[in-house]
Amino acid sequence: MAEFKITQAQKELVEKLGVFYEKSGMQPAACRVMALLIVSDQTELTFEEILHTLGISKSATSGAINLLLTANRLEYITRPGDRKRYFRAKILNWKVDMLQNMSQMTSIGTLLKEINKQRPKASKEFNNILAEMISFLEFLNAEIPFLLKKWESKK
Amino acid sequence: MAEFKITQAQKELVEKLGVFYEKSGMQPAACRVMALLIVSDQTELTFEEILHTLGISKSATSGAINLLLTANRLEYITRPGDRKRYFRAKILNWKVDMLQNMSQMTSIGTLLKEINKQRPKASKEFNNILAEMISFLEFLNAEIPFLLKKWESKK
DNA sequence: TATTTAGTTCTGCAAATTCAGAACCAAGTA
DNA sequence: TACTTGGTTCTGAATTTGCAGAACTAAATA
Repeated sequence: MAEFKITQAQKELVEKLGVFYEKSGMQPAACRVMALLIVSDQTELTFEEILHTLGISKSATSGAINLLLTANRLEYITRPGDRKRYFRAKILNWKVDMLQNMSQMTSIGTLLKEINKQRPKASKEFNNILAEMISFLEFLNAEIPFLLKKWESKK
Repeated sequence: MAEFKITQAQKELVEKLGVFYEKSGMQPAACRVMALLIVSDQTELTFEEILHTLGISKSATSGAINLLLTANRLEYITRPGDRKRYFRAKILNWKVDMLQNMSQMTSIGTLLKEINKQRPKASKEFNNILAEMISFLEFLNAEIPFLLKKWESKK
């Protein structure tokens, strides 16, 4: 067993980042795994290293890893003549993630439209606000690609 | 008891929007209350109307309403000589909400910076990606006000 | 063939969440 | 003073979640 260790300071960062991820509704163990792979000096860790460093059970580790793999937050590489998988955070496509994240935020737009359609003409002020929100969400959605471009060119 | 009712279609919209709100981690009952106040023809509903329309208990209604009040998602008005409170969704400041929402998203930037500081110089590629994310989040945060302005002027 | 490795799957418990029901309370009304 | 109204607060029960532990498996190795 390779003796992989992280410092106290790193442990604290794992917890902090873990809690941040928890806000998105993911289960604690999976959040710790994600956080560990970001904070750790080594960017590629094995099942055993994750399990030992976080002090969680095999089943929890297995569950967390598979959750993250299907959520496309993790990937792994293998090495010739080595049965272990080396997991790493899939942050290379953070741009895609962020765009998805934002368009997910704007996904309420569709629902709001549906709601606005059935609202009575009477409640004008309220309807107008809804319409404004929808309009802004649409605008935002359209604007995101340009934002990315603008940032790229500014670097 | 005023006989306030919503249609089947509206009930379905309340559920849909309710589920959407649930994704943000709020408890189901509170999400239904929010959704009802958006979908309903009447924009101001009493405790009793909410309770009856959603078919939930007094305690659940009380809990949900107070949760939403402290979360600043709801407000209420009163009428002279009427002890009832009339609750309504606080969507008027959706712009503020959305900005908060976005800056909350960018709040991970601070944490990422902290993490990047402690990362070893060795893992260069990984560190560069982190640095890029941080840079983009900062850019985004700075850009949001301009986005709002741009949208306002386009209307 | 037995053993090790790298996990997966199943069972079940412990904790947390969520809500209903009932008791309660304070202000206004009869 | 008793009753009604518009809630709040306090159990407790039903789910749901999250994970440990143990048994299991498939591939590689001895």
